[in-house]
Amino acid sequence: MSAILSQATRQRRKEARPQELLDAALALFVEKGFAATRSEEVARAAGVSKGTLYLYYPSKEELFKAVVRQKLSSVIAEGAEIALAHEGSTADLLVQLMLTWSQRLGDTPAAGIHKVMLAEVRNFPELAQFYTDEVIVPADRLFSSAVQRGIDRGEFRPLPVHEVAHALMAPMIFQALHRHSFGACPIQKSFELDPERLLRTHLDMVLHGLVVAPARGVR
Amino acid sequence: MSAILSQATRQRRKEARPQELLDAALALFVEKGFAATRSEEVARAAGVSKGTLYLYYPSKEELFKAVVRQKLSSVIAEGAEIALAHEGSTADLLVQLMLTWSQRLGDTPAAGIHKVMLAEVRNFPELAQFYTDEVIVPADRLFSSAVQRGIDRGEFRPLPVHEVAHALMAPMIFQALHRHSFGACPIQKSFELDPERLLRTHLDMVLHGLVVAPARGVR
Amino acid sequence: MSAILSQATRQRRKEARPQELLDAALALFVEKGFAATRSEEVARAAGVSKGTLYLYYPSKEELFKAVVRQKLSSVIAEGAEIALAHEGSTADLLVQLMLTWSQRLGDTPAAGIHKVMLAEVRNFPELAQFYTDEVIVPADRLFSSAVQRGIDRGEFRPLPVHEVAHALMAPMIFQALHRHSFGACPIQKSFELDPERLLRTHLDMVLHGLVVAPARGVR
Amino acid sequence: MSAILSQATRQRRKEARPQELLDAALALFVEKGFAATRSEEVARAAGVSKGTLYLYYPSKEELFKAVVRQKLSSVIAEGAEIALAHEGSTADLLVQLMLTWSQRLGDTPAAGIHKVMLAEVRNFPELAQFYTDEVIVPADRLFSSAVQRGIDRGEFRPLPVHEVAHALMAPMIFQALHRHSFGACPIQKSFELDPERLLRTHLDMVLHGLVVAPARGVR
DNA sequence: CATGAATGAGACTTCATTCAT
DNA sequence: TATGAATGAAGTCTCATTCAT
Repeated sequence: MSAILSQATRQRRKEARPQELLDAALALFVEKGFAATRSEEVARAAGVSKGTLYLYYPSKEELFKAVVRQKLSSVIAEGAEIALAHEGSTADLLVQLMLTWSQRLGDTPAAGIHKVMLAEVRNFPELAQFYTDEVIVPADRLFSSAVQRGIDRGEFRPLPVHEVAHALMAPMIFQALHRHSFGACPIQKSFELDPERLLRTHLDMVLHGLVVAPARGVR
Repeated sequence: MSAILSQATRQRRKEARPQELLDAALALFVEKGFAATRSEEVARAAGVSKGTLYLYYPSKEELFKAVVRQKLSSVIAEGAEIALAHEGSTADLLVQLMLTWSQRLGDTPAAGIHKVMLAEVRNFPELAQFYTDEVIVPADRLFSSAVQRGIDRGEFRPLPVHEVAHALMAPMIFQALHRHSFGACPIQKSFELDPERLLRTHLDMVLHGLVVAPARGVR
Repeated sequence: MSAILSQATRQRRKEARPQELLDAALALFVEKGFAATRSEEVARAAGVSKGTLYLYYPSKEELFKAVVRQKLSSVIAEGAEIALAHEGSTADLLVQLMLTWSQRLGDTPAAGIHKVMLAEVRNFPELAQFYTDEVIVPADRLFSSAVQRGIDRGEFRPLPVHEVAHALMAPMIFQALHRHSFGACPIQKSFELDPERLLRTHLDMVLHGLVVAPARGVR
Repeated sequence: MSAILSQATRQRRKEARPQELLDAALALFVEKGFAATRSEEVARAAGVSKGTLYLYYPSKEELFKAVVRQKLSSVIAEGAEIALAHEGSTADLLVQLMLTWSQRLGDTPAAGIHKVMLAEVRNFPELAQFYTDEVIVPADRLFSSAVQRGIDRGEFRPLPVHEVAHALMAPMIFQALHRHSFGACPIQKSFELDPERLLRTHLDMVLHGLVVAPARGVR
């Protein structure tokens, strides 16, 4: 009887290991960065020993890649499905895409991965290409397509697609970066941003303009 | 004669030491990050020996603080003066502020300091407060004031001030971050952003809206 | 029915386990050396799991001893029998002994055991006495006896027996060592030795002299 | 005064370091082998700390190469000079070459380097090529040239040059291997070889033949 | 008997910092 | 002041061995 329970426990633990390790790794990578995170620390946070980590991932770099794949690819895929299924106005699509992302990633350590990449990509060239292929390019494609859709359907003014996409994403990403760096520090600030309000303000501003009576053209 | 020249040279070099060290440190910190920059490398880049670096700065952390102090204060002050002297429309003020910053910092390694802070602030807690007080709060004050000015003068719609300020700055900062991380990597990208066009697109969009016939209000 | 077959298969395999493990261990020890051979690799090569290896041999060192015991005794015994049964000239006996050994060991990984011992005996002191008693002394006895026979019968000049024996064996052993070290490496060589020709040349030289018109005595 | 002495000491130590490290490394590599020698052990044997070793040699592999270069290349070069200057009979040249080598290397740990290579060359492919180029090929060239000279001058029978060269060297090398493995172990042997007598016996045998009245041809 | 997940000591190498000169 | 040799703690990864199943 106890043998059965033991086996079940062993089995359950074995199958749970990769997930426990990925969760621990995500949290620590985001907190400390890639290089500053010691592999033993990840192992301990997942409740195993140093050696066990290397049983599942052959190197710290591969562990990081696994984290990226599991934590970000799904979100991007979800966004792509939303875009594909959308039928209403493109402005609504953008609103929905960004709200979805904000909810999926905003409260999750996964949003901090980008901070890590930003900081260490120059020291780990192999990760640079990986992350570009796996995250940056797909995300750009998702938003650029949406913007293009808006222009094609005559909803948006014909501005440069990629640049619009990036300007749209920037405040969200910026906020995620902030949340996992300065935002996580116990410092005295003279002001505080409300994430949701930041997002709505940004969208409002971008979709309808900041200026009361918009005159066309800058300069 | 040569003795006199030598002495003069040496004197000059001796006085220039701190500056040379700060310049070298800035470049390397931005390229590699704080922890990954080796102190010997900084010394060599400044043309001195490892020991000499420690003669001027008692630790790598103090060296980093000195870099932050010297490289960012001037830029922030300059922005404040522009705002103070401005007399035209607030939209113009914003355009001018952002173009100025973009030019001053965009092409300078100093813009990369923010990347370093973002990445490593959680590993060096005492730097957080320092950088917040010295850089983040003043920058927020500068842009928030400008936005408030626009609302007060009836030029802008009455949106939340801080949130608008951050949404305005985000693409610029985001771009500076990018320039010193992914932008500096020799990776294969499927697209390329033009910095100036990104900025203009952002401003155009934000000031005049993305939508052709703006309907007021989101949702 | 299939249950019976399965049981038979299992039984057979179970009994064959030690032999499979010894064969795998020999091959790997000779290829990589004792310390550099991982026990898991041996297990996998034998088609069992790591744990099973430790079921049969309590440690890697004991496994190695078992390999030595099994793989070399037979060869030494065979040489002794040939010598005992020989009736012709002693030169012929030497030729036969060496050709036999060369064929028996030369093409077998067992010849590589000596390489492993040579390399690691100082790190595993207890193996030294064992191998000396089990292999080195018997081999010396075999060849020394043959040389002594040649001298006694007036066939050979009265040179020091052990030294002649070793000078005779040296090229063969040397060649076996070489075969399992440099000879197994994919390196660029400016020349290549033919094993058989090396052996014949050696024998020719040793039995008949290198010099065209031999003058007796060195110096 | 003490300053001068101190400086002298510092200077002397600094210049002596590489030599101390090479000597310590040679002794330990030969005793334990390449992989089993810990770099910290080499450092401690040379009287410095782990880090200091890496100040002089960037890796254990490079340290090993440096040892080979310093300890073996000189001996080979010396042999080449002897061969070049020699004017007497080729038999004498061979005797002289081998006696020189035996004296230079026989009592020196340097003779043990070959043991190390033999054992670990398959695990360190880069070292294989290095050692082949640096030691094996030059040594072969040295002896093969001498043998060729003997044949050209009608002193030697026209046997295969490389094979003769190797058969000549084998007992010497074999003895060196033995000296640094089994010979260094405190084991009970039933016989003992005298190195010099082994060498002379080998030369006598090889140059004049073992058989009293040589019959031409094997078989 | 058999498995293979888990452990943790230990190896190589790096680098901030010190200090004798 | 300036140097750079020296240190040793710390980090990544390996692998013999154990033990629950």
